[in-house]
Amino acid sequence: MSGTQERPLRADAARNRAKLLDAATEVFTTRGVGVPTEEIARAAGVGVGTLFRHFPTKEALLEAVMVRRLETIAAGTAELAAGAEPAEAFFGCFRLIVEQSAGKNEFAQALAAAGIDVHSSLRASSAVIRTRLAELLDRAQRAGAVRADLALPELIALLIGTGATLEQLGPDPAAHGRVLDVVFTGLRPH
Amino acid sequence: MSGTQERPLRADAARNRAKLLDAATEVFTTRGVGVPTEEIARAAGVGVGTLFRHFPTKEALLEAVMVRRLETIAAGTAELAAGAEPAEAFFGCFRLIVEQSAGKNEFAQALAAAGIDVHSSLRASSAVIRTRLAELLDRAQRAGAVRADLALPELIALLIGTGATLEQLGPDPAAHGRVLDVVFTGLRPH
DNA sequence: CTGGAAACGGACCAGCGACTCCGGTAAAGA
DNA sequence: TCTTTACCGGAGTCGCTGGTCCGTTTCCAG
Repeated sequence: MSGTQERPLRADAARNRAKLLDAATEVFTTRGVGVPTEEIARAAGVGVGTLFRHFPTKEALLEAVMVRRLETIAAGTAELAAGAEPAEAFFGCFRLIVEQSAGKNEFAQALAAAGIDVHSSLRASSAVIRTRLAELLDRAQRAGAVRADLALPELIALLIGTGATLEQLGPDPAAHGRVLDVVFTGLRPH
Repeated sequence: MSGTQERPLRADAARNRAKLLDAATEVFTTRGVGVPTEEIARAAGVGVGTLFRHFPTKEALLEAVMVRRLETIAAGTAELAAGAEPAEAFFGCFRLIVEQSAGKNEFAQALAAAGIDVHSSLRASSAVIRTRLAELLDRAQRAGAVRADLALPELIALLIGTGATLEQLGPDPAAHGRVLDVVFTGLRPH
C-alpha cells in the first residue's frame, strides 16, 4: 500500500525538482537553515511557486535534502562495510560519516525542532544507517579493534560531535587528521 | 575612556535586569535562541518594554548571557588551573568547560551569524579563556600529559565538539564518562 | 509627605518570510 | 498542427516577531 502514487513527472518538472534539491543542499549547508525560501528558489533558477509545489513546506524541503544525504551515506557505508576487515570497515565508515556530515547537524536540529520529531521518511533512512553502525561496532569490538564498553548511543553522539569539531576547525586537512587521530586512538581498547 | 558610565541602577531596575538575565539564560538554553523576546519577558515577569530598555536589542541580550557564562567558566578554570599539577589542571578544565557549555554552542553561532562577528565585550571574556587554555595546553604538553602535536585551534574545536557530543547524549552520567574517557585517552601521548 | 525623575508595561508599528493564487507557457498526445 | 492540461512564476496575503512610544507606577531625596 501507500507507496506514493508515482505518476511519472513531466520532463521540466523533474528537472526543476532536481535543480531545487541541489540548490537547497548547497544553500542550506553553506549559509544555514535560516535563509529565506526565495533565495533557494532563485539559486535554483525557478520561482517560489514552483518550490512550494514540489515541497509543500520548507520543512519538507529540508527533509528531502536530509533523506538524500542519509541515502548517500548509507550507500557509502555499505560499500565500505562489505569488503573490509572489521577495524578498517569501522574506522573507514566513521571517517566517511563525519566528513559527509559537515554542516548537517544544524538541519537535523532544525527539523527536530520544527516537527514533533523526525518524519517517517527520515526514520527509514536513518534506521538503515543505525543498523549498519550497530553491526560495524559489534564486529569491530569482537575483533578487539574498539573498546568493549562503548555502546551505540555513544558512538552516534561521537559521530555528531566529531562532525561538529571538524566543522568548527574549518577546512584544514592536517588539523582534521590530528583530531580524527585523537578520537580514533581513544576509541581503540585501552 | 569609555568604561560605561556607571550611574547606580535604581533598586527595582537592578532586580529586573537580573531577573531578565536569569530568565534569558534558562529559556535560551532549554528552548533555543529562536524563542520570541516576549516569552523571555514573560518568563522574567516583566514587560517587553523593560526588556528592551535594559538590552537594546535581542542580540545584546544574547551577548550579555554569553558574557556571563564565559565569566563563570573563566572563574572556574582559574581556580582549577591555580593549584593543580599540569595534567590534572588540563583535564579538569577540559571537563569543566565541556560541561558548562551544554547548549551554549547554539548561541555562539547565532551571535556570530547576527553581528559581523562576536562583539567586543565577548572578545574580552573569550580572550581570557583562550589564553588560559593556551597555558594549560602548554604546561600539560611539557609535562608529557598531552600529545605534543595538538595545537590550540584543535583543542578549542575538540572542546566544542565534545560539548556537542554530550548534549546529544542527553543526561546520562555513565555515557558522559565513557565519552570523556575516549577523548581523554586520545589526547594523551601515544 | 510629596514632587519629580526614573523605570515600568503593554498596545502599537513595521519588516520579513512562509505560503497562495491565478494568468501565462509549453509539454505531449490526437 | 492543435488542444488539453500539467506546470511555471512572481505579485500578493497573512501571521509573527523585533523594536518603539507614552501613559502609569514606583522609588527616593528633601
